[in-house]
Amino acid sequence: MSLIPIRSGSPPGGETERSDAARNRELLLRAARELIEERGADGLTMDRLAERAGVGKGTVFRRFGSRAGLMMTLLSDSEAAFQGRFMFGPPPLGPGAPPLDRLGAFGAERIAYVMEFGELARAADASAHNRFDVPAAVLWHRHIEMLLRTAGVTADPWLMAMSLSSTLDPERLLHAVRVHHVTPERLAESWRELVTRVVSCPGGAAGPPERA
Amino acid sequence: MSLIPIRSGSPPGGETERSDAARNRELLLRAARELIEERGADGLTMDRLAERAGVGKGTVFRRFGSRAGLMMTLLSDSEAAFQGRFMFGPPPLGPGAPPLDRLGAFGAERIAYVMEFGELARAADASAHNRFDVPAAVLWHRHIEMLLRTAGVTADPWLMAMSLSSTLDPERLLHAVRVHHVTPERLAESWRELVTRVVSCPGGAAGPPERA
DNA sequence: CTGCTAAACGGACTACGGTCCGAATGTTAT
DNA sequence: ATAACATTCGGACCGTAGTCCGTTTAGCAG
Repeated sequence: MSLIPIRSGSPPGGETERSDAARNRELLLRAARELIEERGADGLTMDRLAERAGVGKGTVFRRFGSRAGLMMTLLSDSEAAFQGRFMFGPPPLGPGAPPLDRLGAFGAERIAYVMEFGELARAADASAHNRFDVPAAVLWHRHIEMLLRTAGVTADPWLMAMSLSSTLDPERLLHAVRVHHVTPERLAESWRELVTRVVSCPGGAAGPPERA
Repeated sequence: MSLIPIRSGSPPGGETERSDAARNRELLLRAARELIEERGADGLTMDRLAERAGVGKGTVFRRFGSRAGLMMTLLSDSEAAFQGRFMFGPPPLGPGAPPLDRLGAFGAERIAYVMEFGELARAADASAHNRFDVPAAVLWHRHIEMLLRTAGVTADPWLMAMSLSSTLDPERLLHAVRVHHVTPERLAESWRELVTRVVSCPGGAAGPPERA
């Protein structure tokens, strides 16, 4: 059930882990959760984290690579659960339901996820030039693309999936909710509207469908 | 033809400008363009800029507020031109053409714009928690929303416009082109496909259309 | 020309993410 | 137990965006 590791702090990955490394990893994760609880995700700095955990700053970066990596590690449990649900869970999110229903459910779940872990998700994205190439993002993209193809969308499903993914970007969703007071329900409804139109419509402007 | 100022370095805005301020503004803009020419947008740091222009760092931030503000100022000419074209220019981008055609043209133009000024546009967005509230972004959003309404889209045009805007996000577009080697033409084609489906389709899942 | 004042200046300072490398430590073979 | 070695540790160090405040100066009145 582990699936694609979002950003392994290398717990039991690959080879064995030295005992001090394991101890520090636990120390760091615990300190990170404490700090986030106390001051929010934005209040977590790598210096503070190192100090709180009682380790050197280098150790923090050795473990997690970057601040975004740390955030991903903190999210990995819930992220893995989410992945499990949309890949192997019960319909309509999981397999068994029509693709359109699965797409709708996917967006709704993702929106709920962002509402719950939004700060972390945003911090995990932040400043990475490769935020679209992170394993989890690639997986979502492929999932959406697969559903589009299954639903019979033939017009560049890869780019269409990119467009749909962009709609679910944490930063944008949070902005809509926090600044413009859009309810998550309204977001989900709009998402369903969007995917319905994308899936159920024959492309009008389609010239030569295949190019490269 | 000045339209909404993207991020005024306060050239002749409001009151008069002291002569040394005007001189330094010119110095800074010139130095900024030089540096970008030499080392790219990412190679422009505020320290280097200050040094190159021969002014203090404080002066740079006094003028432009932030790095993103500086980038917006650098873009303001071409941005204003773009705005002029889609608001008052000839069809199909400007008024006179059917909304769907205008939407398609809008995306295509925007994509071309990002291909040309992408680095700057990305830098202008970067790290602003309010990047969606910047005047230019608000204007694009309103424009798309207006076109959707004109085209008869009744299902939450505000959010639908947000989704469509997100597709045109510079960071995403550049990523697709640079990492995945998607051609701008393919991006434009996919955009047309998307807006066609959004506009031409009756909503399927629509329950009660109005809520809040 | 002189003096006054509000505005602009400038660069030291802070906070932060990230890097580096000599020192310390656990693991394993003997 | 000991020695050898790879791994990890730790914190000084760097580059960057952004702030602060004492100093300078443009513009103007007399």
